[in-house]
Amino acid sequence: MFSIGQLAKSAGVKPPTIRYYEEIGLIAPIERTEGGQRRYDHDGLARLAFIRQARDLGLSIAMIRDLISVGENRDAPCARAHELARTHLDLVRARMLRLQKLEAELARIAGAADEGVAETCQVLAALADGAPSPPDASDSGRIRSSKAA
Amino acid sequence: MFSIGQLAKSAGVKPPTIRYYEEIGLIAPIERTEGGQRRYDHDGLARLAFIRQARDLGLSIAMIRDLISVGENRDAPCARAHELARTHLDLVRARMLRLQKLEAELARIAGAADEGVAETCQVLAALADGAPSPPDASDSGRIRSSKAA
DNA sequence: TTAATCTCTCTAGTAACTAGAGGTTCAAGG
DNA sequence: CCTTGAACCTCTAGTTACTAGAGAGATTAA
Repeated sequence: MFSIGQLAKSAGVKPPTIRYYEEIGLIAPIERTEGGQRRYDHDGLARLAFIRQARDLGLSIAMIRDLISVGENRDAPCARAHELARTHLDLVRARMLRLQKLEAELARIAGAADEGVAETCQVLAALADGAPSPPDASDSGRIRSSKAA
Repeated sequence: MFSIGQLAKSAGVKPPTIRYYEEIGLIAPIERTEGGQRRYDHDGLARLAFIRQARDLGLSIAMIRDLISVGENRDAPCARAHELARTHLDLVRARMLRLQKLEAELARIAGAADEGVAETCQVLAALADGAPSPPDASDSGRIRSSKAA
């Protein structure tokens, strides 16, 4: 039997986070003491560890919820879990591409600052570079990177 | 003179986003019409473009605010801008490392699902692997991914 | 002039927590 | 047994960077 604090320490999260997970239906204590305090068993610990691990890997709560229900529903789980992993892998790769571009850009910017003549700082100009085209009726479609990295 | 909609279209954002930027003090219209509608000039457009560009590169609003004030204050700007870019570059590189690990992990997971015997799905087990560090009082530096990717 | 399209403000919602107030319970020591 | 102090409880509100919608007023083209 673990208190919420022990569980929290084991999984490397804070107690409020566990309460939050409970509130959104990810994890529940096996019981409460007479006084109303939460008590967890090893299953609870494992579950929290799983959630934490998945979060640290960058999975969203929604995805974790999905994985958990897949795990509990032993009917046709594997294909679904596989699909989830794949989807997330795609997301991650897209993110990495964006970050790589960003890294190059920032390196350029920092470099510009290094080399720049003291008086004319290039950093801001560098940042402004590659900015959007001026207002123009031909609006077609500007691609927003939306859900930023 | 641009309306908020024209500005939005030019910069690839939605009007509410511009109002939001105004609310938090990033950008303001040069004037309002008699009827109270916002009007912007080319400076406004440039500023919004700058903000958008920086956001797309992953900079936080706080950092952008900093850069803007640096840009407006022509005293000792370059060192500061340089510092900001460097800081952000470090952040980005740390993020990329995490994402690389994540990518490997997910590839492994997806692979496990591919190869897995149909009955024993390895995905969930794979996710649970490499779980948390054991409970430990010296909890000083657990690196939480906090401000997620 | 009229209709269509914008725009206005305001409120509330999103993700994934974190922080704090004010009060209760638990476990250990005397 | 009783007290202390740490841990726990619930609840509200704040964070970041927006997005969505309601209901009303402004602008513009035909």
